[in-house]
This record gives sequence, structure tokens and C-alpha cells, in this order.
Amino acid sequence: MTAAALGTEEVFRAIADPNRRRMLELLAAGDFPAQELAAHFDMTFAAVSQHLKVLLGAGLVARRAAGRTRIYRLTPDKLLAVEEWTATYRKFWHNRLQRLGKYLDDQKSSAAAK
Amino acid sequence: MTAAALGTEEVFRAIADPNRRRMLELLAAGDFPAQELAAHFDMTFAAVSQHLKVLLGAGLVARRAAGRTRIYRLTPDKLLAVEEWTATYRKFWHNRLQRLGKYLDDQKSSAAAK
DNA sequence: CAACCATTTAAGTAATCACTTAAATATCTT
DNA sequence: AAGATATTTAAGTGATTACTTAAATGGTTG
Repeated sequence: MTAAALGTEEVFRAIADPNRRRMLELLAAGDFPAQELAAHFDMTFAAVSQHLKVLLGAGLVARRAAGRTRIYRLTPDKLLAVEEWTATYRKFWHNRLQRLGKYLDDQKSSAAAK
Repeated sequence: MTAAALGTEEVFRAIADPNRRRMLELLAAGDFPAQELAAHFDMTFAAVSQHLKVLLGAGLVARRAAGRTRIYRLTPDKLLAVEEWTATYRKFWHNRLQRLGKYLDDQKSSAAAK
């Protein structure tokens, strides 16, 4: 188990919600104040704040204060745990992706040595 | 959006539960009758059956009848959608995996041409 | 300082979830 | 056919979820 795999439970739960996945997608384009993020969703500001709290708890975003606004930033390292979990099943995607998955596995195990 | 991305919602929901993830892990080792799967979990047989129903609904497992037993088989193609979603964030895992992620993206877009 | 602005937290609600026990369905064995 | 076995489905329960409105916190500006 890698360091990224700790707290995996909260990560899988956090990304189970489509609104939260969308928030991460938005943050992939750059940091955003809560307000600006909230503008993209059809729910109250409070609800968005609660979703962001879940993402914070999962360690997928970080928050910094800028005056009275809070700026959120993507910190997606823990998504590596998800990637690693799905990797187990890559060998079952029999088709053109099969060799590719094998390549990725090989690289992962030898990457530290580089 | 790829074919595997349809029904993504149910896939993310299905894998949010640790017991269901464990069921998929067990099925990665080979097909199993419901009963044999259930032996690995500290819950009633009925509960396991319900979890399997969720996995079926997400398209992550298939079921075949063998007499009165039902044999479950892993059909993880839809997990590709999860893999693809996490791929968006690979470029943020700044370190030794960065070049690797790029490689994977490149291969994916050119694989069809091979 | 007073009013305002950005955000979080509290409290409440309806829907969903994971589970249980019990009943239903279907197959196998004698 | 009767009873045992394998599984699913129904019905119910307590916990959690995603949301709402309202109150609380804290920085900013006149």
C-alpha cells in the first residue's frame, strides 16, 4: 500500500458525487474562490461550501484565505489511489489497451530507480 | 465521450462502497458462485446479493446460471471510464509519474490507428 | 463603529443507503 | 411429490446524504 492509498475510503466517496467531480474538473483549470466555483452550480452557496468541505476532508483540494474570500486549489495526489485501484483491472480490458496497461505497470515498478 | 463513459454515474457509485470494491477484487481472481463470494463477508447472504445487484446494474459484473447457483464474472470495461476521468489529473502528479501519464495519453489517442 | 460581504456552520428535512429478517422463486435430490 | 439448497426479492429500520434556510464568524469599507 502506498502513501497515497491512505484515506482511500474518503476519496472514493468524495468522487462518487457528480457535483464534486465537476468541482474538481473546474479546479483543474486553475484556482478559484468559492463564490466563483458556486456560480457553476444550481444549488445554494452553502451547499457548495459543504461539498468543498467533503473534498477538503478527502484531501483532494486545499484552501487558502485571501482577505474574506477562500481560494480553492486542486491537490489531486490522492486520486493516484483510485488510479492504482483501477490498474488491477487493466489486464481485463482485452483489446488495444492491454499492452499499454502492462507498460504502465512495468514503469510504475521501475520508476523509483530512475 | 467514449462508449465506456455511458452510465458512469452508476459506476462511480458502485465502487464507492468498500465491500463492493472487495467483491470486484475477489472476482478479478476468477469467477465465483454467489455463495462462495458471500463467505468472504461479514454480512448476510441477502446483503451480498443486493451488493451484487448494484454491481450488475453498473455493468461491472455479469451473472450466469449453473443449476441453482449463480456464477458471477468480472466485466470491468466500464472501469475504463474511471481511469479516463482520473487521467485528467495525472498531469498534476508532478514527479516521476508525469512523463508516464503523458505517454499513456499519447498512446490512447493513437492506439486506434495501429 | 456600523453596515456589508464572503464564507462556514447549525438545524432541519426528504431521499437514499446498507443492512436485517422473512417470504418467494427456482433447482436439485431422494 | 417432499424436502433441501441456492438465490433473489420484499419489507422494514437506523444511518448517512444532499440539500434547504437561518444564524454565526470574520474580514472590509464607508
